[in-house]
Amino acid sequence: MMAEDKMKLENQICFSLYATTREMTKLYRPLLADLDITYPQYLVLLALWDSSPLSVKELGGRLYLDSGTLTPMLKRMEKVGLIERYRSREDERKVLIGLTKEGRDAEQKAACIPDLLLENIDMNEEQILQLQHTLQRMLEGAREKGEGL
Amino acid sequence: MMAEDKMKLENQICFSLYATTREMTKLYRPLLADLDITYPQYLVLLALWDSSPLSVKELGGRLYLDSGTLTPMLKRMEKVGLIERYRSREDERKVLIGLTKEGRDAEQKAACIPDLLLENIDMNEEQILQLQHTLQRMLEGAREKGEGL
DNA sequence: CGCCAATAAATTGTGTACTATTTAATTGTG
DNA sequence: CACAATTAAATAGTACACAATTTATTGGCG
Repeated sequence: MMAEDKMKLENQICFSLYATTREMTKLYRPLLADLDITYPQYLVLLALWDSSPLSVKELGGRLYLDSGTLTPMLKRMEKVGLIERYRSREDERKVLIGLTKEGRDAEQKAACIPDLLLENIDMNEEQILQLQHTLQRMLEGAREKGEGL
Repeated sequence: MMAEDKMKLENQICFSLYATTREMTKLYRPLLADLDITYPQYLVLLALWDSSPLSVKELGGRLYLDSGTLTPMLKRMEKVGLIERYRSREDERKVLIGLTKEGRDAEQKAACIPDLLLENIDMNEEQILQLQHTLQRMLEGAREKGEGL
C-alpha cells in the first residue's frame, strides 16, 4: 500500500471495526426493545445466564469492562428488577451480581435474538467463524500489547 | 453450532467486534497522547486531512456519526485550536469544518501512527486486507438492514 | 496482635454515542 | 409570491466508556 493511503480513513482497519461495531449494535436495538435493555446490558445478561452470581470483577473480566462502567449500569439494571446486587459473605469487598426471577425469565424471551440477528448478516457460517477467529486473535494481541498502560 | 451455544458470550460475533474495537482503541491512546486528541477526534482529522472543509453532514456521512455526537466534539476541537467552524455562504444551514494551521501541521506528527499501530497487530498484510474486506461487507449490509429504523 | 500492601467497588470527571426534539434556512409547488 | 415540506445543526436527555482517585476490606508478615 502506498504511504499516503495509510492515512486514508477507509483504509484504517480500526475505523472499519469502529464503524461496523456501532452499526451492528444498532441492529440489536429493535431486538432488545422488547426486553427494554441496551446492548451492553444484554451482554451482562448473557454472562449471567451462563454463570451467576458473578462478582463485578469477574463480570468485568468477561466483558472487558471496569467498575467505572459497570457500577452505574448494574445499578440501572437493579432498579428495573433484572438483577440483584449484594455483598459476598466470604469477602465483603466483593459485590455479587445475581439474576432475579425476571432476569432469569428474560433468557427465554431472548433465545431468538442470535438467530434474528444472523438473518441480518449476509454471511455464511464459515465466514462468520473465520471472522470470529481473526477478531479473537486480534483481541488477545491487543490485550497483551496494552497490558502495561 | 448447538442451540445453547448461541447464547454464550464468547460465540457472539458482535461481542468480539465490540471488545476488539475497544481494545484496539486503547492501543491508539498512547500514540494520540502527543497530539492530545481522542480516537474519534483522530478520525475527524483523518477525514479533514483527506478533504476539507467538510460540512458537519458530510463529516457525519464519512464517520457514520450524526450532529448529536459531532457538534460537541467539534466544539471541543475548535476550542483547542485544531479546527475552525463557520457557516457556509451559499447555504447558511451548513456549518463547514476546516483545518487551522495547527490542525494541518498535526498531519506530519500523525504520519507514523498507522505504522506504529500495525506493529502492535500480529497479522500480515493479507490477513488485514481480508479482515478489512469482511468488515466492510458487514458494515454495508448492516446499513442496508438498519435503514428504516 | 498491629500494621501495611494489595484488592474490590464506588466515585469523579471527561468524552463519546444516540434518540428525539427544536430552530433556522432553503426548496418546491401552487 | 406565499407557504408547507425538507434539510442542516444544535440541543436535551440517557447511557456507556475510561482514567484517576477514594473508601473499605482482606491477607500477609514481623
